[in-house]
Amino acid sequence: MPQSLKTAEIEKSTHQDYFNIAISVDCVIFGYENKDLKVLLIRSDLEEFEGLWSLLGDLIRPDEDIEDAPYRVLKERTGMTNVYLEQVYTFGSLDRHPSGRVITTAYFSLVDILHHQTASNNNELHWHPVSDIKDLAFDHKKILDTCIERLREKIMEQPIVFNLLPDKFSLRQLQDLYEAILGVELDRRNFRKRIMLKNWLVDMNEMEEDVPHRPGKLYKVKNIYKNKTLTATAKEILFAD
Amino acid sequence: MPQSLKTAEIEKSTHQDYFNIAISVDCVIFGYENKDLKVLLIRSDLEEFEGLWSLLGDLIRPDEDIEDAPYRVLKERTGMTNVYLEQVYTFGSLDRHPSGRVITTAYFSLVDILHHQTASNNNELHWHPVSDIKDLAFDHKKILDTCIERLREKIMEQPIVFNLLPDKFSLRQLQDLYEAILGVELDRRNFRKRIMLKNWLVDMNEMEEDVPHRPGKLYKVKNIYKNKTLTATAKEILFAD
DNA sequence: GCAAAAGTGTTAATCTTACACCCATGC
DNA sequence: GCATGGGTGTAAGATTAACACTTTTGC
Repeated sequence: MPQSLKTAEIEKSTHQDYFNIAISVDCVIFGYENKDLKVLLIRSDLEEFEGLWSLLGDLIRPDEDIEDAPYRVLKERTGMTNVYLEQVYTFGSLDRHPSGRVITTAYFSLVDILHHQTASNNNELHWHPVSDIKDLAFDHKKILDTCIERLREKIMEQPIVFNLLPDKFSLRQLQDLYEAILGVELDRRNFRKRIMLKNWLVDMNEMEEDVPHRPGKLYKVKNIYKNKTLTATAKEILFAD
Repeated sequence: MPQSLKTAEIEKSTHQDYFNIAISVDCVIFGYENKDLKVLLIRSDLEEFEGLWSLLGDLIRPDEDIEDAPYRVLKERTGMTNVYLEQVYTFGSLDRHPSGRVITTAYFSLVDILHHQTASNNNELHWHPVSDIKDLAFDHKKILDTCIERLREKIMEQPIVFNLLPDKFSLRQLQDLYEAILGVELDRRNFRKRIMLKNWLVDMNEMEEDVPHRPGKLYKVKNIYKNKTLTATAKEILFAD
């Protein structure tokens, strides 16, 4: 950390340069619907990017922990709370924002589209299948690609995809979701074996209903993997060491 | 990205709050010496952290790409250029810096201690074995731990550890290095098989000299894996798409 | 009874781990 | 000649990949 902050503080009185960088967060909000991995976008309100969509983001407030900022953005823009969020990368090239110097930290979020649907019927917001997205405002396509890459790595090891599904789901739904994220087909028997070995799931002893074929068993994720609620500030209070 | 930047710009005239956050980079500079993974630290110059060591960092300049900042810090503080650097995580809790609100992006760097030794004989700088480090100024211990964790994951897949070694090295040296980073012992035969399968190395057809035992063969990493020179700006110029 | 998806096991191939002996050099 | 680390192969175990048939439901 800045050994030279003192120096900077002296300079601050003469020129405000060091404080002429704004910092924002951008949220890649993933959802899953109709066998597509989707991302929630908003119409860009900048002339430079007319007609393009952009990620949801906002400047970080001076009195706000960086980890709290993406929670606030999600809540303010979509009403969603209790979401899974993960920091991915910080983007700060000089020309990434046309209105000034803005460095942004990208987070991805996983939400259950159906459960949150009522909250997000703002007509400036729209769910786009990620495979349809060619270009976005700012450097948001690059941010999106970086987050998809991270998501793909992460779901192989960690029980996070359940945040994209309703509480109860069948193994078929889960496999379709993995296939949508990874962009590959998986063998059904091997997929089931691998998932069961991970020991992430609880058998609900219920079956699918109203399906035009043999119904599948329903599962939920174990409660210990459902720790998605806390903001950074809440975590610090609860788990202070 | 900030849909609300316009809003922020309006507020800027009334209160400078959004620009009262400074952003810095901190570099976890790893080296390898005497079978120890080491990190280059500087004595903290803040009263609050008297006696503690801290990472090398500096505020990002308003006219500087974020990816260039850690290169600049390394060059200014140690004279080192041509180093491997990787962004890891951005830390921004409210109280992490006693002098004000500073959000910092952590990078780790891998350097060959012997090759860079002449440049870093500044007596405020010191190489510390990471296993000896109990506490650091600011949240730098947490930053260090995060970077070590990332380094451990990364060396299993990517040919980056060679940046910590001289150009020519034996398989024994390489294995000792992996063991130092991972903190485990490895089986020699299995290690050699795995490394050779990766196909990262070129046999120099030379042998160690002046060793009090049977000399080992010397290897170097393939040239295609030695792309550590470019700054972000240079990359943009060369690889603009 | 037919369409559609659920459910299930075995085999081959690959990767990983454990392990021991002879060799080349300096002293 | 002895101490030190270099160099090498094989067998057992674990993991992964490929693959097909029967079952249950709605219509």
